[in-house]
Amino acid sequence: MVTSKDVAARAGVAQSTVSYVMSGKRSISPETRAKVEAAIAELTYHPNAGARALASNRTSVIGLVVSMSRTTEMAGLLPFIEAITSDARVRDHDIVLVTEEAGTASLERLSGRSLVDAIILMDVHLHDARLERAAQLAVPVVLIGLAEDNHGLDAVDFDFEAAGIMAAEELLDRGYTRVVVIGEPPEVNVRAYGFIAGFERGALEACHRRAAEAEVLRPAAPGWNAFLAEVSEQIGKARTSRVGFIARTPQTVAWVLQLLLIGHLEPGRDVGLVGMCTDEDSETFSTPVTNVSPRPREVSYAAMNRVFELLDGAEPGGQIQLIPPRLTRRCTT
Amino acid sequence: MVTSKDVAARAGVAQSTVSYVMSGKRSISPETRAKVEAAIAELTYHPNAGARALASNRTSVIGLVVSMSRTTEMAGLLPFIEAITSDARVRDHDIVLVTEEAGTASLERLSGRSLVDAIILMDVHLHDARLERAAQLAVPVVLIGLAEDNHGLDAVDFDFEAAGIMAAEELLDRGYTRVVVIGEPPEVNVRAYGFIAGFERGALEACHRRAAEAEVLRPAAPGWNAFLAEVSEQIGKARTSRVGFIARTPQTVAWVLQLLLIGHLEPGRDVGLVGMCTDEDSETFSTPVTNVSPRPREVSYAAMNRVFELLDGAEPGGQIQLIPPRLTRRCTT
DNA sequence: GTGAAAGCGCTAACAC
DNA sequence: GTGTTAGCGCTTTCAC
Repeated sequence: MVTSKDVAARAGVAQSTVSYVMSGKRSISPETRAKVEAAIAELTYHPNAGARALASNRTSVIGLVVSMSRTTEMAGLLPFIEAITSDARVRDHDIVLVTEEAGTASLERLSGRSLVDAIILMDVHLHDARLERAAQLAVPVVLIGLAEDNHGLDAVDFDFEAAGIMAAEELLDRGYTRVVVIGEPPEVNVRAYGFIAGFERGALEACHRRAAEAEVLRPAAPGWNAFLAEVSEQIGKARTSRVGFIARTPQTVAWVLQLLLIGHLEPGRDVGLVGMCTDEDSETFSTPVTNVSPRPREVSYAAMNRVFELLDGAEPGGQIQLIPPRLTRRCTT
Repeated sequence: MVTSKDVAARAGVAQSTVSYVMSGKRSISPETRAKVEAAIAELTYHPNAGARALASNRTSVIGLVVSMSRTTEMAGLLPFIEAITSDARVRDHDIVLVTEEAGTASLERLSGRSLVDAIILMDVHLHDARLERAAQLAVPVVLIGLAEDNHGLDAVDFDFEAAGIMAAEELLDRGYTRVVVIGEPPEVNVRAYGFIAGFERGALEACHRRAAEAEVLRPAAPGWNAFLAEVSEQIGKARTSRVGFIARTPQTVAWVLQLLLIGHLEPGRDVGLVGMCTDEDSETFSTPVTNVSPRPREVSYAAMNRVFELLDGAEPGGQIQLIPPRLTRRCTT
């Protein structure tokens, strides 16, 4: 293994000089810098991460804690993971990914062992028992998602209520007079996550403000059959009045499209549809769907930004940053 | 920060004794062990990862390198990532996740800085330029996926050819006399990944062996429209003969189902369909689809197993482990 | 502008 | 069965 000592010997300088050349923490004469950099290149020197962490109390690693319990919703996490890891690279950091269904064991491990400089905790729910411990860790923690009580931790979240409003208003603007929000089957614990309720509330209130008819549909069970039973009735109504659907998940969007195809109704003409899904999802449906994007990239960047502000000495103040939704009109409205 | 020195002082033993209690690398009298463990608990001692790595040349971290270029196929990676991270936890290791479109920069960083003990490289393609460098790293590397030349690296892959055979034989066994494999639009670089060709070859040869009619359909472009144009013609034929479809991706499965619904054909009765997708995917389609699972968990475990064999001193011998497919008959055959 | 040297917290010889 | 001690490779004072 090539060490900074080897580099120093090769360049004819002290070990500390090598260190200072790399960190830029003191001024170096052009000649010395050149010699050191040449030696680094010739020996293909890489600083040892463990030694650096030990000496500097900085690991250049961020912990990303996600709870991968529900396989279905899991797919939605990938854009976040992707955005966070690539942003970390840009900032010259690495990501340790931990998947934990519940509990704070990994939080305490990551922090206690000084494996990471900071932690991003995803999938926070309303009464998240992890937050109390998270707030006491030695490293800064940033949440993605909101709890009823964030315990003073900084959080970033997508503005689901605004998303609901935006989806509803798009439908109303496009002349649909009746709005149907596809809700969750009872299996999904709506109470656990505030954002589902927030989204529905936004949509309903927007309709209410504009005196439009609105309704949340709740299939009796998960799966296509219950969905079919609940929603196809609504499709019937769409033949006589201008109905617009709001679907909160890619799966639901796909199913609504499927139902319309079966009923020989053309989305965007006979029926309106706004989906909450990424732009990539929107474009891979059989019809490009007007969508409100949950903006995983923006949410992730905001969380990372806050992480680095905290690492730079900012005080955690329980601040909440909401990322506004963005609607892209495609073929279904 | 609580250090092993603090624990030693508290327990009235030497620092090294604390170390040996934790590692079990030498025998400790019950009394000392009890004292040390009590001190550890009282002080909530966590060993410092950097110091441990520095002293032991072991980080207890595995690097997972995935290339997240194509957003579409990306979703399929999640089950692998999930399986690998949770298996790592069981083995008391952590995962640093790196996403890199191409190039070996992160491989060299992870290894050069001694950030990781080993690397799992996913998404290997036929002429993967990374492998040559990967084979020269100081840490063991295990591939998920196969290249034409693995450069002596160990690899694990799903047996795509066997999957193709299995899918075709299921259809033939169930009385479908004509097999249609939905291929890739030209956009997908079939040449880059051997597994797509392997899958199709398996399906075609199985049909050929049993003298059944078989065909690979290649939509002229990506997206629903080209798919519709290409496949709906085949749906027509299904009204007069027993046609079975093989769809290689969840997206394609969904589209075939959609097409059948539009044409008022019932999958499993009028038309056969076997999808290559996870069991979870299968169950969330509108009809539970008979599927050949790519077995992400098994592939991941096999890769991790090999990693730990190598860490335990096994010699890398360019060995290739193929995970056999498994078919689950559901409602579409 | 540069060097020498003292740790960071752990592991693993080497003693006894 | 346990204590003593020499590093691991870096950062960062302190000294010049």
